[in-house]
Amino acid sequence: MSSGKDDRRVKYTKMVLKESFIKLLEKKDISQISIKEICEDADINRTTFYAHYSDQYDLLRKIENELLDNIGAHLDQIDGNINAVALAEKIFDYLKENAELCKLLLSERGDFTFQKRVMVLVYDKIIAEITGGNTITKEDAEYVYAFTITGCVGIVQKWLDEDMKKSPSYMAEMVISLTLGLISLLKSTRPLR
Amino acid sequence: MSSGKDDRRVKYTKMVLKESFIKLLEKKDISQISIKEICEDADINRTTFYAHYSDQYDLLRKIENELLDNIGAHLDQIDGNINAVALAEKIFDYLKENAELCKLLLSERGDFTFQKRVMVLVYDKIIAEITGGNTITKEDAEYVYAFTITGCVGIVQKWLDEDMKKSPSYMAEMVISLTLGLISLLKSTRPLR
DNA sequence: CGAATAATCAACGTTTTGTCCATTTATGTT
DNA sequence: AACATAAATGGACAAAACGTTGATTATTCG
Repeated sequence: MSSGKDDRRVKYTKMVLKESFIKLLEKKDISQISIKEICEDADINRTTFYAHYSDQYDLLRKIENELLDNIGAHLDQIDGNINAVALAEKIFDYLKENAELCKLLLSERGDFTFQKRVMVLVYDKIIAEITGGNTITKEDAEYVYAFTITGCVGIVQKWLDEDMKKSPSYMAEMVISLTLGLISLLKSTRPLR
Repeated sequence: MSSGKDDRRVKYTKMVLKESFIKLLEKKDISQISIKEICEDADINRTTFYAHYSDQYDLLRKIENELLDNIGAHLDQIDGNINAVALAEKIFDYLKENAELCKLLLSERGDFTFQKRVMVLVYDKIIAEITGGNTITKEDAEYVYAFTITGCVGIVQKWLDEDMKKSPSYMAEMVISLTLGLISLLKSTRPLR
């Protein structure tokens, strides 16, 4: 996203700013991190910071969007003829491989709105895989959908906070079985009104 | 919590500071709100602010804790011999009655960690009601527990963001049926390992 | 190489912050 | 009603961070 057309110098600047910012984020809350501090750590002039980002929050948003893009790209690489559990497992693998950043952005301390975006991205793919496209629409199951999405956020958070001690395949199986359970629950019940 | 032993002046100061802060929070993010701004709006001297709170975040935390206390007190008032759906309905009623604050603290924009605390408080009571105390322990169902808690956060968020157009009783029924569904799912499946 | 672009540097006024202390005002008690 | 106590105010302070400026230096890309 923000790397294609950039000058080498720009790439370097953005890279070290992100690194320093992430390093600081591991230690304290974003509200306690000043732009001055980030620049000093990265050894980048403050004027240069403002040339790329408006503030810490803007920088964070861009880091988040990059992770989202990467997960999306990762999903697209996966063979379409794979089952839901295997697909979910791939994602857990990816999170584990990128544990440093993911622990920051996806665990308890991270921004929940962003976390939901990640889940929606993944979940929609999984749902498409399970249902082959239809059977269940978001419309008649909006609340169950919301429940599942945020439920998954909670599971991933717990997993990351526990330093991923359960295997990705264990997690994948669990998430999918919960999802399937909720879907069948939805089908068996008369539509609520 | 912070009202019992306080002088009238202190009560007033805290009250207007909270009011102004909440008013500002409805318009912009906490990171964009300065202490100066809060004090000017509340017509309270900045020195006085520092006598009570260390910063905006401290003030927010105290407002959150108060809401939590109030919900807890509300729960305690409820007759013990009530079923789970009715109990959940009471909570949705309460949220609706306090919509202004709840929309701020419990909807999308609010702090997720706090929202989970609210759900845990309510959910543990409901679980106790459903199971009569045992049958299901947190231990063998930690992830399902995490899933349900955060799932409920998502449902409440969605409900608040939609301006509570569904009735509390509708919401209560849904939440409980989802919860029961997950519990039975947990029982019917061989324990994952 | 040379034009273009990026980063640096120093400087600037502005705003917010957090903490003084002396003074005024309100409160709860006797 | 008067008093001692506690709280809020106002002014002032240095320190820090902010955001922008324009001139200068360095690097990159074609």
